[in-house]
Amino acid sequence: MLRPMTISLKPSQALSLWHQVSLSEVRDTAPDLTMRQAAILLTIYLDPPPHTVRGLAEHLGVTKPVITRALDTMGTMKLVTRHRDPRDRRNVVIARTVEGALYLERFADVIIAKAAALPR
Amino acid sequence: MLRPMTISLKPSQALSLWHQVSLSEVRDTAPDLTMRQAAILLTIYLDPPPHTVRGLAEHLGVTKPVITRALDTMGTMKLVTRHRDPRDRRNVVIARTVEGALYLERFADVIIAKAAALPR
DNA sequence: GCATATTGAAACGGTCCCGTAACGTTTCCA
DNA sequence: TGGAAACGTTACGGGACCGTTTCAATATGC
Repeated sequence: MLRPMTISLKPSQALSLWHQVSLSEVRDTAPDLTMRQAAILLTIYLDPPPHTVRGLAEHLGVTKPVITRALDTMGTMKLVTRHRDPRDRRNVVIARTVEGALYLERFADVIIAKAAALPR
Repeated sequence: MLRPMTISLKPSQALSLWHQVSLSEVRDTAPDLTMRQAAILLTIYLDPPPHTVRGLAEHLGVTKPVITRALDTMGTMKLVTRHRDPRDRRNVVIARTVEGALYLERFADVIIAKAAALPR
């Protein structure tokens, strides 16, 4: 049964969804990400590669050190990895990890569950 | 035309929605909230009052100073106000503001727009 | 009345993130 | 070949948040 419909939310549903997902993350003892880190991580996993520090900085509208530091933190969490680009050794290409994919998979499950439980 | 259906998202849609909304907030020059602050603000505006520091702390599973500090910050942003409870002057009741309502209204609009633009 | 409990806030030390500026490395090009 | 440009990182000072502990004010109960 296909439902080729755009997803339309009422304001109360939109806020409730964000509320429930945020609560899940806050209550969770898991290490949580800042809004910027989340945006960076999602860009890396959802937008087509390759990803560079400069490209991410432009895409998010932030400075390069912000990206470098976020990658430091998320690298420690094993959510992303970095390698020098052999073709242009000035560049650093950011790659996904298994742990990062699992992290986002679990996160998507939370969003889906909360969306399904939303009052009509 | 009514659509009394539960909202069902595919994993890619769930992550894409969070991605797009996060990007909007990051790119915005507006002051953004931490995940905890957002959870507190949404609880205040979506759950029935009255709200106290202790109640919010229990609800989110964090310590009271976390709530006090978040209220300090969001109070400076005029998103919430605090008053002593005249019936029990140990309590502080947290109240909504016009600015806070507008902030969340605008936030809901972003979520709704991104949800509507989601690929099927 | 007085000790105890409760509430929210303040103090303290530590950690992380921020923006700006400077830096080392690598590439480009005149 | 040598200077300029591009890339990512590091350094620096400042600010925000954290958890724990302590505190002042208020309420409760013997």
